[in-house]
Amino acid sequence: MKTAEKNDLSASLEDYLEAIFNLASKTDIARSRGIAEKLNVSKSSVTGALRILKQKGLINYKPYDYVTLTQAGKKAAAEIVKRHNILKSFFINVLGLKAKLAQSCACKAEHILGQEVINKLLLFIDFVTRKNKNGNNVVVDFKNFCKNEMEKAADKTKEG
Amino acid sequence: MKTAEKNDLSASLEDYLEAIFNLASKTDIARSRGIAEKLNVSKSSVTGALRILKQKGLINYKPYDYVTLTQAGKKAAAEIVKRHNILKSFFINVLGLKAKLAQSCACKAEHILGQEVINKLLLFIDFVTRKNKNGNNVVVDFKNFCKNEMEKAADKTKEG
DNA sequence: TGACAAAGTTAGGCGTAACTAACTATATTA
DNA sequence: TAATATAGTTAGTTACGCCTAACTTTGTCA
Repeated sequence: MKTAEKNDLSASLEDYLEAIFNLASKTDIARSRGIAEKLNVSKSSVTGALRILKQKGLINYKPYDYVTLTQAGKKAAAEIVKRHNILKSFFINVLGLKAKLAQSCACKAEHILGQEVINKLLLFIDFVTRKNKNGNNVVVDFKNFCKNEMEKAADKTKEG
Repeated sequence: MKTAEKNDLSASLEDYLEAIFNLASKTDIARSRGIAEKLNVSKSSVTGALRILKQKGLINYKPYDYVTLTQAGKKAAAEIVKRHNILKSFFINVLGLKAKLAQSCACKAEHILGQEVINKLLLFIDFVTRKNKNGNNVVVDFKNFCKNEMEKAADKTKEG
């Protein structure tokens, strides 16, 4: 079976869907203005995107009305958000990036990695953040490793 | 003053530059046709890209002639190729993806992650593929972990 | 209730990146 | 060296994703 319909969302449309999902998390509805603000695009760009998402059966929407996600939309959005969070978690908790950088990297990367890679990544995050016999874990070890490498680099610089 | 010229390459232009770099690795030159084939685009698309790359000072190029990289072009291309290889290495050697999938993921991802993240990733690959006290390393441990998880999942499926 | 502000849409335009089709230049070879 | 095959370019089109400006709808409140 092909689940293709929602898979052939462009990166941009995925962003819109994700924004709607996040905005609707409390009140179940989203408004054009909020979406435009969240994504830093113009209101007219939002209108265009809403038309396409509606046409794809992912949102309920009528001109001049608010937006809600359909069941299919919720599923697709949840998938995108899941990816985003997995990547963000990898960047923060494994690589040790600052939250802001991790956020922006996740935003950019979440559209291009497929199910298989994302699942593997999730498994990997799970694995490396577990404690090993020493009570430490890979992440902690990596942090120390980074520290050492930085110091080495600093020494080298000093030497010339 | 803007040193931006070569930095603000689009993902697409980076692909062209990378292709030229790879094609030119042996003979120092690349031809339009080869680029078109490597990237699976039409000859006319290549012509368009070459004009822009020339205009940005990254390639030497005259209509109906072959293409070579300028010094700036070599530098920029090497950077892109480096990213590609780091990502591919991560996907293959850390996450354990098949070479083909790793290749395609690297292609898609290499344009969006900046210097800082790529460097961190490189450090991480280095760290995680080193041997630890047990003679094993994180990668081997992760492989076993994956195997166990797969078996767990299989058991669950059997139980219903 | 009707004027006004805010929210939303429409129309038209721009840049990028691709395409096809038709043309031009170069190379081969008989 | 002229015919032809191959390589490369130009012109024109399409799709996407964004924009601004002008318009319409909706909601509010004096």
